Amino acid sequence: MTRQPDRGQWPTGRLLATAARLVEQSWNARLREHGVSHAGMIVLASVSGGPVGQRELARDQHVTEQTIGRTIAHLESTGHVRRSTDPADRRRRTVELTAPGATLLAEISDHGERLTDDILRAAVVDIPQFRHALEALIRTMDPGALQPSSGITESSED
Amino acid sequence: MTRQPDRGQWPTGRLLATAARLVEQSWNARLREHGVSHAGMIVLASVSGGPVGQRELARDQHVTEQTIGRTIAHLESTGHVRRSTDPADRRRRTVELTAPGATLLAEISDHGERLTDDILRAAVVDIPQFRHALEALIRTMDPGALQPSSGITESSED
DNA sequence: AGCGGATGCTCAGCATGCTGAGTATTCTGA
DNA sequence: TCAGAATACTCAGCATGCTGAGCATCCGCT
Repeated sequence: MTRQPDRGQWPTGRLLATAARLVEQSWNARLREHGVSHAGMIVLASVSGGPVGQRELARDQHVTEQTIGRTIAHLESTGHVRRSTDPADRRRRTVELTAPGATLLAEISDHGERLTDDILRAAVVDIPQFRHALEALIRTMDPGALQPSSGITESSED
Repeated sequence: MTRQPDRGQWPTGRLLATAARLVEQSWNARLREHGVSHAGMIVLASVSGGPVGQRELARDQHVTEQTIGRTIAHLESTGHVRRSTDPADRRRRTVELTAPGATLLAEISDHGERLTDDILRAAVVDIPQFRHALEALIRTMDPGALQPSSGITESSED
């Protein structure tokens, strides 16, 4: 009776925020020795397919360009990515992996890519259903990322 | 085919972090006019039952004492809560609602307490199951919050 | 009584979010 | 052609997380 956690009363948003924080901390703890953060790791993974503009990265991760810019600057300073000005559009700065960045990405993909799922399994959670709920939530909350029903280029109010 | 979001490939931790960020932003947008943040609102709700020490608040919210201390300082500066030194233990600073804080809490409880659930319903998510998954996740990740199986005072390694 | 550890909180500093404002480049249309 | 809008990004500043370090108070034990 001292402090039973009455999380049953918590609003769902609070549960979500708390769970996300705990998971992210767990990731960060695992990644610390490699010198990157969870956010940094996501950037590395996102640029693994070749040069990407910052705006695209920002949209992909659902963060602002300012935020992604700073995270990239950090990754650049640690030598994991390289930025170059797009000659075809000199406003753009494309981001790509360096050799050390690629090595690092391979390493962390190895030992712990699905860290969260391990925890979820331990918590006896139906992972596909949980993922589906999260995806639906993201889709619903993000007006910008409308699903391409046909050949519609996301013109409307993008 | 320009940019269909392949969220199906995302690690679950990334889905979770993204969903949490979007939900929190939605809350903050709603709360901005009232002059509090999501974090602040949770503090207000947590102290609505009477004076609480900062350490307890930190444990309740799964954040550090430093973080909660700063958030409380903020709420204090805006006049929503009051801090006082516990005469029985002068290290402790207990936090309680002021009249304006109580008013604000009542207001925001009114129009939007279950904001996330509305979104989840729109996203056609099984809310009880979703909540259950989040609770299980939190319970699994947080070694400190052991559930009181009997009359055990959380002595062990708390 | 008083030493030492535990406890409750603060300060300093960093990373990641955000908003608002500003710069540079490109595109559009008269 | 060239002015204005749109685009891509940066800088400045704030809030919330975190870690590490430090201070004051309390408790336990000799």
